[in-house]
Amino acid sequence: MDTIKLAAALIPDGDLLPPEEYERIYPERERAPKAEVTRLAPSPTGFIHLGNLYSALADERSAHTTGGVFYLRIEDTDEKRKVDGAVESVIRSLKYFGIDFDEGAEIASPLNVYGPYYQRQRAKIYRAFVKRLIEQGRAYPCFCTEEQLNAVREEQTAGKKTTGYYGAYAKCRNLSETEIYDNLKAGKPYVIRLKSEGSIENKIAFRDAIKGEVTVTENDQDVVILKSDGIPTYHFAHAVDDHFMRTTLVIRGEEWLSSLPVHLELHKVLGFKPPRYAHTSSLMKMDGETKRKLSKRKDPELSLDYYRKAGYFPLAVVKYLMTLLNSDFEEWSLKNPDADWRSFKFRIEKMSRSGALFDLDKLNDVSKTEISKLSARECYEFLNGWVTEFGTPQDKAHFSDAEYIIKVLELIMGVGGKKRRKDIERAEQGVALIDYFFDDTFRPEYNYRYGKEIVNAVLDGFIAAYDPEDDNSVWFSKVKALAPAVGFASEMSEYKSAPEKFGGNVSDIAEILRIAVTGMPNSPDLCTIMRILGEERSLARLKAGKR
RNA sequence: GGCCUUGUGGUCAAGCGGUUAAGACGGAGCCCUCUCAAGGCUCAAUCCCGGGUUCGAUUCCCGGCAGGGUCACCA
Repeated sequence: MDTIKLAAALIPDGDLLPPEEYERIYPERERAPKAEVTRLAPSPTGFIHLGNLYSALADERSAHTTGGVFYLRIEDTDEKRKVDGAVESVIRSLKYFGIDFDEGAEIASPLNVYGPYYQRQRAKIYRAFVKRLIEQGRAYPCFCTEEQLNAVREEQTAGKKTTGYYGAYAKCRNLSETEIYDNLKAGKPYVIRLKSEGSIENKIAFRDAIKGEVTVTENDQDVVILKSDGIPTYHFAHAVDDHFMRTTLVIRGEEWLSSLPVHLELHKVLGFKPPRYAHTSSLMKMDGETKRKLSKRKDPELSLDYYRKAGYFPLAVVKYLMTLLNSDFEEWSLKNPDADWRSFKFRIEKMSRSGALFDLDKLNDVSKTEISKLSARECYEFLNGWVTEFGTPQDKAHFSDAEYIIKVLELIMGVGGKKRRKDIERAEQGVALIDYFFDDTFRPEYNYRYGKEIVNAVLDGFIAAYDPEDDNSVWFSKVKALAPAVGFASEMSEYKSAPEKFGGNVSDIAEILRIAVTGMPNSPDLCTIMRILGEERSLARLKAGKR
């Protein structure tokens, strides 16, 4: 068989460079020995989910803690997956969570010498290598139709054989020269397959950066490397691109582990040294009794938009993910509460081998802790950002008065102060939390635990004594003074020593006032709340609270 | 089903042959306190099972069992 002639017939492109040329065009990067070159390589659907962010974080940290490079490559070999504006959307989504690329598609950078970063634009490179493989007799055309392939698979399944295109099932592998040219002349569509030399009898010991020693079975499948549209498959593009973009560490989901043998063989046949691989376990969730991988279709919490809409603090999502990535991150954070999270020493090797269940409780805790560290103005900015995008018209109106909101945050939530409350987990809930500071969203339910007489007596008594100038202690002494008239204890100690003698105590008096003023039995410091509301509104609410 | 992979409290997990088996979230309780939140303190709760190897296994080996992944001209 004249493979040179065959290659020219199959890949007739007249403008291909000799493959060796690419070694010169894309030379080894100049980098420190330990510096890692990593990449995020999404398909251009534009849908970036939590799993992508998790993985991107591992990539970004691996590169940037070692002084390396993190770049963006777009795997657009499947036309069907393309969505307009997707690349910008990927970059924007990651930027929202503080992740920036050094190089790559749509990234303005002097480093962009390893591009193009869209696989479709790299067709010539792939085709040059496919052509060389055909010349070397390591790849061949396959004219099998989808129907034929399906029939073979069914036969294999029925006979309990391994499915796929290999060994005796690789029909087109042994096509004669005349058969090939006849098919070509007939205009039959074809793909190019790798002529695998592997055997499933052979095991390969492989070192994964996360999983450690892994044994995989050698590939014996004649996988498709060039699709009938002349575009390579993922497997082939990965080998070529990660080699010529000089990637040192490929971090990807563990669903790729099973195709590792293919990638290893491809590197070998192309004469490339494979990069280091790190296969991450996927994020799981509970589904009834069992765990399962988070799914795009079923789980809204996989979508990054979910966190934006709910108003999670982006840094909190990142920090939570960091704790899943390197579990000692949490301990480090506790010891260094004010340190920039980026100064933590992330290492890919510390990643867990098993898949973590995504824990919203934990995320909520991280989020409220992060938000509590904000200054009142920063907190306002954050909440306002959410309100602008997702808030109701009322929220927007409230937030137009920045000074009032900041005052509320400072005094009530203790934001930015020494006594930090941790009331706000998410912007959505934080915004709702201050609804009672505005008359149009103040919707009291008046669920008093005492009867009309007591409630009215307390309220009237306080109205008579109320002075907006009172400081905290005077205010409280007035609350205490209300107790005896309704048969309540004004001192807690008094009450505790003989609860049966009283109808209630000071805290119950305060509760009645609190329900009238805030509409809720629980709230931050009531005296401060009344001061913020002002005399007029406070009095109006006290009066309206009467039964 | 074949192949690969994982298995420490409810969850995330430290642990690398000898430990009272860390820590965090969540839960329970106490303290503080005008309630709530926060904070402080305390408690409950874990090595999947069975065989080996060993003076000694959560740690090493084998076998089960259970979970996960994958078997495309998708990535």
